Amino acid sequence: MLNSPPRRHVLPRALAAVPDGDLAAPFESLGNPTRLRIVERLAATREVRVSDLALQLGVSQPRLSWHLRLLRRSRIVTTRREGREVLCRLDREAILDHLGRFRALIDGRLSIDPTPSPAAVLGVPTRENPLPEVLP
Amino acid sequence: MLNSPPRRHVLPRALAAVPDGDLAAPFESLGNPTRLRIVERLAATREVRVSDLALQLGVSQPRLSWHLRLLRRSRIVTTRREGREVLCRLDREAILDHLGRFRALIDGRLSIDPTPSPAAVLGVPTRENPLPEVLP
DNA sequence: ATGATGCATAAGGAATCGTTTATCAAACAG
DNA sequence: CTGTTTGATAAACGATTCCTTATGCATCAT
Repeated sequence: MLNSPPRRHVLPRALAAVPDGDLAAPFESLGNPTRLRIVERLAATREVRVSDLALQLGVSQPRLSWHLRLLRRSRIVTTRREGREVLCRLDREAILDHLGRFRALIDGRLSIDPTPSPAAVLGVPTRENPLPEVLP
Repeated sequence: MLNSPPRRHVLPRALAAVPDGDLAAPFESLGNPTRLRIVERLAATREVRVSDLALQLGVSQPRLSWHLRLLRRSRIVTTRREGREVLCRLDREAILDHLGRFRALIDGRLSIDPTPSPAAVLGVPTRENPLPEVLP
């Protein structure tokens, strides 16, 4: 008699696994002012307790926890447990890796989408831009 | 007797002006898979017609127009009108500027938020992290 | 002028994000 | 063991995003 539970989504994209070379995920993380402030703070302090970070930024503890989860998933920060505290710091190595891949993309040296678009497959000529010339 | 019009928002943040040094805006732009594909495509083709871009990426024309607006606002792409067509290309100079400011932030050389947090103003000591030491 | 083309914008809905207020669970202190 | 502290998670809501369809508005061709 009971309705099936109103389970809304299968998975809130924020929790889905992040493919390794994905650039959208880290950029999306950095595209939020609060998370950018977190990064800024971490850039100035080798390692910070989560609760201290929350105080310093004026962010509620659950909210900071959420943001840290996103930043962890997209490899912007790392956290380690110390007793009942959690210390977090920037994952500078991973960040530089992201930036490097982005530079490659900007320079036309990297494809983020191996499968060509439907139109490209069809070979749509589109006047005089049939899939324009590649940069030298 | 009539209700005031249900005008929902004052301004859809996506349309608000972007402060010059803002980093969140360009990152937010790049944090979307479709827009990242646009950037990738533009990186390989000096200049592209909007309609060609839409075909190549399999994006509807109105949607591409919307994405291009965001990318323009956050200084990722530029567009110029040629007759009734619009050609767009990467704003590489601006992009490198964004990346440079981000590197500065990562290295602790840049503050995105001049006004200290409420807790910081109060001088909250927070155990042994009263506003931790700055990196050497 | 009339029609066709290229792009921008409005309108609308589903999904997601950002936040707050409860809990929950684990680690430590007494 | 009881209670406290620290952080993660759940629930719930408004605000935004992302997309489609429809419409507007120039520009070019006939």
